[in-house]
Amino acid sequence: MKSTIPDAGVPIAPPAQNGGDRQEASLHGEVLLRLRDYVVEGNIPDGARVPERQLCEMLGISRTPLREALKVLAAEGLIELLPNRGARVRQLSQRDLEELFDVMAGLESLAGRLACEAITDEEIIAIEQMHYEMYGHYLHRDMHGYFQANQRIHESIVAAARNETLKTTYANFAGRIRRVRYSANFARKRQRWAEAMREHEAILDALRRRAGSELSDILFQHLRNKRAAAIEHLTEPQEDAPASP
Amino acid sequence: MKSTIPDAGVPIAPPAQNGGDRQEASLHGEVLLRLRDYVVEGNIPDGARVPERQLCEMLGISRTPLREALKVLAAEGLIELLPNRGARVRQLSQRDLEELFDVMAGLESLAGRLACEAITDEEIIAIEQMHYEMYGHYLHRDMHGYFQANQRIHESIVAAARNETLKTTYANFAGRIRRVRYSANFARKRQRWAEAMREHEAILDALRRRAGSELSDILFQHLRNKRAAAIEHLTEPQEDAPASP
DNA sequence: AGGACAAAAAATGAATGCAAAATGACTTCC
DNA sequence: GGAAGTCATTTTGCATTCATTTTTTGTCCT
Repeated sequence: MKSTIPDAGVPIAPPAQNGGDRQEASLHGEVLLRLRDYVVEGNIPDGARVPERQLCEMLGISRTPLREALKVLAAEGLIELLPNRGARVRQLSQRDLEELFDVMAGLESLAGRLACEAITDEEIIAIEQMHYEMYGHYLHRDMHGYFQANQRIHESIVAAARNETLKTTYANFAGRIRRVRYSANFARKRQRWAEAMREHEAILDALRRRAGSELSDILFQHLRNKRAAAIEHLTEPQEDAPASP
Repeated sequence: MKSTIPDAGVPIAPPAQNGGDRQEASLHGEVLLRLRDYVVEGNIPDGARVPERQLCEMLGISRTPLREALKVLAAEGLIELLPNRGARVRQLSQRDLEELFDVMAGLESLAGRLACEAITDEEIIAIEQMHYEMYGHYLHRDMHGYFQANQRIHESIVAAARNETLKTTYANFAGRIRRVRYSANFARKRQRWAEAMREHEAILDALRRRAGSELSDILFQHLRNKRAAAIEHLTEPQEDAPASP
């Protein structure tokens, strides 16, 4: 195996010489965003070595801004930098995943608690709306729609917490986990799906009553159950074969 | 005002040419550790501009590894990088502090919950020991000892959670807050001090019973009260003058 | 033929150099 | 006298270059 990156034939960046009109940020910032997405979306196989040279060509930049971006990604926990031996996509062990899920659970739990202090009736109504949409997707077995709605609900709760620091941290961890494409698979278990719907109803109920401590508990348990389903799915891969390769 | 850094006469790094036998990590890693400590310990005034050149001379290195370290510190939230205008120590608004305290509260709350699942009797005994030590410091009005014991207790709970990811994240936020030297001041309020002792007893009690959900609540409230005391202290600076300048 | 050693090739880590942007000072004009 | 414009200096951003370390390849010996 020579090139560790799968089909990186197409440069991520346009020529980028200077023609680009939009200049969203400094070069290293742009590179950071691109690289982060690239890694989060799973374009690089787990644990694969990523030669700097190759990334440079791919992005059309020199090594200096690239290395700065790599350092940041390493600090974010997406990749790991072995001294003198380059960057690798961080391989998440099952234990790592468990830990990440638990931290996410803690963050959502906190978000719920804080949200109860600050959320407006309108926001609750909006979340109820998403909940009904989600229920519709559930009934139609529309997994993709279900998960999008689900994600929006959780993000709305985080947003209602009125805490930018929390929001940023949450997004960071969500990115780390997103590499593991658990969602599309573990949700196929019908039983878990029904359970999740019930939990979501309990979440809404606690939210309406602004019962912070209670909501905190429910959210933690909800995420814990998600974690269990995800981990179970990993150890015993598929219960019915997914369509995507 | 020319040099924004106070008494940076002494280079942080020893000669560092090559004589040093110990080589803890790569240069940028070493620089990162040093710079982080330097910032966390508050050696640079809030919002002060930090010319790269000056830091380079101070550390005896070139700009490349320094800039890498700065990017990481920015990602960690300790400094902020304004495009084309250099690095500034991140100025924490009161709102920022509130947010940070709340996230810390959430993390400790999570730590408590997880600790209840995994903590051993020996660890609880060790924490009880620290608790009694802390009580001793409390009785002797030994603020410094009290805070050290207090910090050790909270760190022990985090350690008992058996979650390295949580531990790292916790340490990160602790570092961000540490810049604000609240501890030495707000603790002078006797009433709050007594309250905190009572809360700590409740924490121990819940921990002994492995009552995760309950401990989670107590810890959150405990940190919330800390936050209130810290913020109050900031708005209405000292109730009795501190000895240190 | 298989393994160990050595040299070449490549990749990483750090330093230097160069262009662009910002800061500051000075001049000029109203 | 004050404000705006212009030029010099400083500083940042990125590319290039140099020095080490690692990895690969080729050869030799058992």
